Amino acid sequence: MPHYNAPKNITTKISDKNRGIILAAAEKLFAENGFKGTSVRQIAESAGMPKTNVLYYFKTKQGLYHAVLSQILSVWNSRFDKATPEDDPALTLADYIREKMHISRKNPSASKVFAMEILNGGNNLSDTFLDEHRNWVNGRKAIIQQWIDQRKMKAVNPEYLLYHIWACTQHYADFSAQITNIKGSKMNKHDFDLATSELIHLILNGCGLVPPLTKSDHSNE
Amino acid sequence: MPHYNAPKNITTKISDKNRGIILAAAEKLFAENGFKGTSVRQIAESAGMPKTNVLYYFKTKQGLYHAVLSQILSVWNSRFDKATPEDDPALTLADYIREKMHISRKNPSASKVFAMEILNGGNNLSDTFLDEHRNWVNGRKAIIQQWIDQRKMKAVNPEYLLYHIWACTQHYADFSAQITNIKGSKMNKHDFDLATSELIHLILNGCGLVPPLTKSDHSNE
DNA sequence: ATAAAAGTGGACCAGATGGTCAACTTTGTT
DNA sequence: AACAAAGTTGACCATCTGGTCCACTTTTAT
Repeated sequence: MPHYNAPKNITTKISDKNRGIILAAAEKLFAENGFKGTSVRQIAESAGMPKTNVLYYFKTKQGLYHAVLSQILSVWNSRFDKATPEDDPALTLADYIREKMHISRKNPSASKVFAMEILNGGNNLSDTFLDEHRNWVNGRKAIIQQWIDQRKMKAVNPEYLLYHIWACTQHYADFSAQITNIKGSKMNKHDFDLATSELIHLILNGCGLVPPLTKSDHSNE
Repeated sequence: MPHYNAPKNITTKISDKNRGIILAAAEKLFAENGFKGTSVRQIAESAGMPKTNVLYYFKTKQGLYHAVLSQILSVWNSRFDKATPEDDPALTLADYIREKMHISRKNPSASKVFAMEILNGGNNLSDTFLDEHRNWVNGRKAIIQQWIDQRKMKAVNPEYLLYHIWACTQHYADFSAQITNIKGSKMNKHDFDLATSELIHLILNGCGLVPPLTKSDHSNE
């Protein structure tokens, strides 16, 4: 009597490829329809394989969702992570805003999945992520406070400043449907550049900082 | 042979009351779990009546959802709606931000339902709402532009300014779970007042305006 | 070459879901 | 009082869902 094993955590070429296809399909569908609104069958169809195959790589729908979430979060690091009190707040914050706007433009589905997760209470985020996130915020708050103490910038509340940066940058991904309705068409690269520039001026002015000269955007595409 | 009619659109005392109970229960559950993630049974249970009764007042789940959405949108008007080029931009914008922050604090479920709807593409919003909304934005853009032409404020892009105001104010409702994790506890009235003040300073400074003196908040509770 | 492991895929299932039906009770009008 | 409309309710149903099973094919290691 032969014995068939469940898939191990070993990654082969095939499994790597298929997991990637499934994750990408799932991220897009979760962003469009939410967790409950997306069926495993839809994901499988979109990934071009039978439903059983999806469940073969991710044992449950929840497991797949967690994998999507974890993949999204693992990519979200920034140069701001390593900022020091000696850095220039204007350059650092402008870069951070540019990075976040870039994510909103290039990876809106990821932003949407995260937004929905938080909207619904964030109960699928791991404790380690929540801890890390809290620590990250505390670290950034401390650095901003030191900038303030050094009179490098105005005495704004560092925490709410971060909230406002997140809110504005993520808005361009999460609320793109609303913006598209207002504009009559999707935002293109030029629109994003303008929005980024406006936002940098808004935030930096609010902090009493002089926006650095707009470096010609050297992002690909 | 007796003939039983479908419920007419006539409103009685009982129907008014029950529709209200159902709408409130539905709004909360839709905000927490999304459209697909909420079952008619849950709504009925939360409203304290059998499922059939919910379907009696709102013929389909979609119909109920549309009613929730429409009720939410009908309340969202502001003093900014009637602003004129003669008004003071600083006062007008500060009031608008205060109003929107008030909604985020007092009615977070409504904000979340709307956010989810947009996130998922906004396909349940009526064409008339979308048209009205577009017109509203165009009207506000025109007024802001006139303020700029009169040198009352800095030459920011009016459209992106509106986006940034929405993004920040709605963030406090939609992302409350994230904020709660960072703070360790839910935002209270004092936190909201501080956030509002920080945001008003940020936006108004960004527009080259002097934030008006903080009037003692005379909202009830 | 061969055998085990990895991957594929159709058939199937229990549970939940939105929605219908028909019988019942309550309310309002005359 | 009486009758119709409005409101309430449990039983019921077709469909869809996540997930399992098991037989099959392909890949990989020796």
